[in-house]
Amino acid sequence: MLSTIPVQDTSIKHLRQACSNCSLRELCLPLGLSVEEMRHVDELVSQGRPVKRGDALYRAGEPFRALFAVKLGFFKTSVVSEDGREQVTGFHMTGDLIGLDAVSTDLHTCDAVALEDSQVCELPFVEMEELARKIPAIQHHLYKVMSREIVRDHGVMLLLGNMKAEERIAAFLLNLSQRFAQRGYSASSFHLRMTREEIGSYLGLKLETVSRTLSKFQEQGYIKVQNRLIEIIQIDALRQLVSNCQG
Amino acid sequence: MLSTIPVQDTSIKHLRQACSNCSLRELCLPLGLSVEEMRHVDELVSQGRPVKRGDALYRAGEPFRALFAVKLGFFKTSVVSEDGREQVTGFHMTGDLIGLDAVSTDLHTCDAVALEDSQVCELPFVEMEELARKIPAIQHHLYKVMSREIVRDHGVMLLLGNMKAEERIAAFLLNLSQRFAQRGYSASSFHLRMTREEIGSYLGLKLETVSRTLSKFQEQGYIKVQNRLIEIIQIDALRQLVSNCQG
DNA sequence: CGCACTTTTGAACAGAATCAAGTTTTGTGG
DNA sequence: CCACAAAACTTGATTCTGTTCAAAAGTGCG
Repeated sequence: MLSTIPVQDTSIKHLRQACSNCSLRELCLPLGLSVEEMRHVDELVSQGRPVKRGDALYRAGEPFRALFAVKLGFFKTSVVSEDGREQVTGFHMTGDLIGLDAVSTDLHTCDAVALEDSQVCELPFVEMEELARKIPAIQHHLYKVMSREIVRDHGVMLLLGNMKAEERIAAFLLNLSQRFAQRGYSASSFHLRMTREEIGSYLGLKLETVSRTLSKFQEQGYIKVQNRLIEIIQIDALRQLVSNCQG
Repeated sequence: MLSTIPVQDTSIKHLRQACSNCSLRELCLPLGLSVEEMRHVDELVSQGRPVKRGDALYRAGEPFRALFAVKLGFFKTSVVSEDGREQVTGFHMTGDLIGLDAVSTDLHTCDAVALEDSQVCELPFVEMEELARKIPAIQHHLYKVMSREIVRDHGVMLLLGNMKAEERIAAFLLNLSQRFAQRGYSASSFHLRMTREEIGSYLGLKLETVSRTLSKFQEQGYIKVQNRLIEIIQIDALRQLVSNCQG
């Protein structure tokens, strides 16, 4: 069965909190590698690289060389049509792996932009593949991560294809809440890193609709909104909204 | 940049026509493998397996053992919510690889149902991974195929998030047309294997809207519709509809 | 050949988009 | 640290697209 909330989890499963080292290490920890294998891993990992808020980590059309693990911070990925309209395809936080779409053509197919000052870890893909051949667990893990991204996308398709505005926003808030909680932050109180417009783009809604719906949730006492600070008051009310749609 | 039409191409790139052998062979042909390597491949491939129209190849929740290559026929994949609503996540024809989503959890996350009498080739995933370790080109190809699925899903997200009904239908017809053409069939005249409702589910529209829009296209002379037989008369008119949206 | 499923078409309705204005917040430079 | 401009957000009124409800006609499978 499909989980109720589209799980945005290209993240490392057991990651419980922001990691200060590059996340490939953490990515490999649950795999139970030998000391020597871990050395291989460490060799691959380049130094963490800072990305300023508003800067692009990569843009569509650029040649693909590496995947990126978000070490710290927050990114959006989006495809932009020539007439300037943007479809946000995902929001990515600590531990998430981005750039998977670029493997298909050796070109990036979307933009990745930092929504706050961030740090990423560069994972050269050619070397990743080499490593994957040496260490089956890594090969398998990479397949899994990509598959998880596909599952997540299917969840978004369900959301975009079947849900009403309120249901979408509720699902979105629950998803964020869950992901923050997984990383050791509060599940009930968090800061939105993105604008209403970006939320709308992700959810297939206009920014006015996003704003109105958040206001409505606040009126109904489901949440408290203060700018980009969200406090979830009645998480069950949100859950019910979503499950009314998807069962 | 993103291609105008969401490319549904988990297919084998150079496949030009329906293949009578299992498609893993074809999948490997462009990779320039040695005779011995090809023997490995052939060992992996099980006999083609027939799937009757209406039958499920697999269902969500079932344990995952193998990917499937569509040898012949036509499938839909969909996630079904508990209240019975269906979101079609893709339509799959000869040469497409399905089941990639299941790698993430070792459980299938969607249903795959044959829309006409079909044949598939079973590709046990564990053995695929083994083979991938021996033959780097296969490892890489598998990553590519999964990545391509992600790109395709992003295209669908763009469609669901940004396009109006007419644009969606136009994009859908163009996509089918292109994929039939790639397989050596007519690009301008083809048979829809799916109901209006299934089209609608895929495109985030109700079946009535699908029907109305097709009728409208016919009135305008863009296409001819006779039940499930589609003839594209003015392909440029459809292209313009789509590009008006996406640039 | 008949029954169930699919499709078409119409009319009324609902939800979200659009248009518009005003307010708040944020970031920047003096 | 303040002032100002730009960006982001809220809220209302109106419009429009697509849904819903309904009924009839067509198709095809057993």
